[in-house]
This record gives sequence, C-alpha cells and structure tokens, in this order.
Amino acid sequence: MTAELWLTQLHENGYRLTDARRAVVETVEKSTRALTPVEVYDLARRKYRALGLVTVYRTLEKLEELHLIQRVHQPQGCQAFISAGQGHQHLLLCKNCGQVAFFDGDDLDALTRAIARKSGYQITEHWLQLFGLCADCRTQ
Amino acid sequence: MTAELWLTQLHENGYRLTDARRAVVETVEKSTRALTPVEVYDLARRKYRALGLVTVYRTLEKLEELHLIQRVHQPQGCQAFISAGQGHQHLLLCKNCGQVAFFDGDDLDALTRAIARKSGYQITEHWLQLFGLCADCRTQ
DNA sequence: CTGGTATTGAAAATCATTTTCAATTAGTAT
DNA sequence: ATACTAATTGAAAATGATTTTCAATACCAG
Repeated sequence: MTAELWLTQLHENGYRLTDARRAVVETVEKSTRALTPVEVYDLARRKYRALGLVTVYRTLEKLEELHLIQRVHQPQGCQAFISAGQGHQHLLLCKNCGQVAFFDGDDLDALTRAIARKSGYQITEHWLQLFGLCADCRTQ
Repeated sequence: MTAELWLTQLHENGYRLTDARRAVVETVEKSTRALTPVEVYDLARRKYRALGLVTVYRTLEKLEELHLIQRVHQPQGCQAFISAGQGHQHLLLCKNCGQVAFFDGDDLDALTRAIARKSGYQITEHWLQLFGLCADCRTQ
C-alpha cells in the first residue's frame, strides 16, 4: 500500500485531493509506529506548513472509515493510529520503541467455539494484540 | 469477590475507608457491565448523595492500581471499567446489552511462539477480547 | 478523645476532540 | 481556459473528559 493508493481510494470515494490531505496521508502511510493526531500534525506540517490540527482529525476519520488506518489501543492511551493491515490481521507492538508489526494466521476458531459453548454467547468478533520487544530493541 | 473484600484490600494498602469510597466500591463491584466514571457517579450517588465526580476518578484509579478493576476497550471508547477477573482471564462482551463475561484457559502459547519466530519479536504479553451476543440477547 | 494527615468536593485548569463559520479551492461543466 | 459550486480549509469557540489546586472535613492510630 502506497500513499498514492490511499489518495486514489479517497478520490474514488468522493473526497477531494488537497495538499492538506496529501500531507497527512503521506505521513501516516509511511509510519511504522502508531501516531497520535498531534504527532501526525507535527510531522505533516513539515510537508505542508499551513495544515490545521482539525484537518488532521477530519482526515484520520475518513481514512479510518475507509479501513486504511486503524486505532491502536495501549495501556497509556487509545488515541494513536497505524496503517491497517491487509485482511484479517492483528498487531504486535514493541513496548520499547513503539514499532508495529502485523501478523495473520491466528486460528482462534477452536478457542472461540469452546468459549461460546461454556458461556452461551454467540461470538462474532475478536480483538487480539500482542506486546513485546522488537528484534532491534531486544538486542540493545 | 465481595465489596467487603475490596474495602479490606484498600485498607490493607494504607487507604482510609470513607462513605464515598464505600459507595463507589459497592457500585462497581456488583455491576456486570463496564461502567464509565460518570455512570459510576450517577449510580453511587444513590447510596451517598454528597459524592463528587473527582472522588470517583480517584477511587477508580486506586482500584485499578490494586488490580481489582480493569479498563475495558471498545470501539465506542475506552473509559469504562469492570471488576477484574481472577488470575489470567479475558473478557467477552455482549455488543447488545454490554454484559461482560470472563473466560480463562486461553492457550495462545503455540500461536505466540509461531509469531515470535516469524517476527523476531520477544512476546511478553497479550490482549484478547471477544465480542458477541450474550445468551439473553441472542434469544430476543 | 485528640491530633496529624489522608481525603473530600468545588472550582479552575488542562487536554483531546468537535462544532461553527467565513474564506478558499478542487474539480466539474461550460 | 474559465466560471461555478459544493467540498474543504484553518481559526476560534464549544464541548467533554480528566487532573490539579485548595481549604474544609473526617478517618483512625495512639
């Protein structure tokens, strides 16, 4: 996924392409760690000085709506966003540097079925997130 | 876990027992769905009218610190708390009524090891949360 | 009972997010 | 190209959640 593709997605969904949106998209798309709206604002203003924080919020909203980014939940807070994975993927977060990796192939079907049987719940969704140290932080 | 035990825990950790804290503890301990600070405030004020919202925040903070409650992350927000499960347990949330159930016995070791190998991360923690419909909501 | 100190609630401060609004601008139709 | 028009913009104000400040109160050890 490149920034160009994200912009195309926006355009195809009826949104106009502006310098403000380009700056936000390029910033978020290339980040390998989750960014808060203010962090996006600070970084994106290097590309487009006139950018307003409100526009960052509004652009993030649209990107989330198009499933191009996703919110990251962490003990310290839940305001940060990262580019979304492809298909059904989960997050792996480095507690030290904040680096985000994706993984798929989680097969929780057996677990889910067992829990459903015991609890009487009909399970429709799951959230799984792993925390740890990335390869770089591990060796330092 | 009863409200009395929570109060004992607070006392044993050097905190004083007050009417305000008793009202908050009794409210949160007996709830089967996650409550936001304002919800706790509204409910607890039925027991202790003079309660202040600030005290609710301060008491929730202490209960979380003692691992008697835990924050619940949901798509609509992450400000709600629920009584914590025993040991290593995960949450199962009803999307309709908000009812919370706990489950344990999640064996994610095999999955975790596989992800660790592929990603190079050293995995130290995981968050797993299931969503669905509770038995009651399912049949309505 | 008493005294020292943790705790209280109200008000103000802070921080994150949303709304309002007039000016600008992207992109379509000419 | 040019003009038009609705979407988009940033600033300021409003809102909502949470934290800090502070003087008054009340818990509880002695």
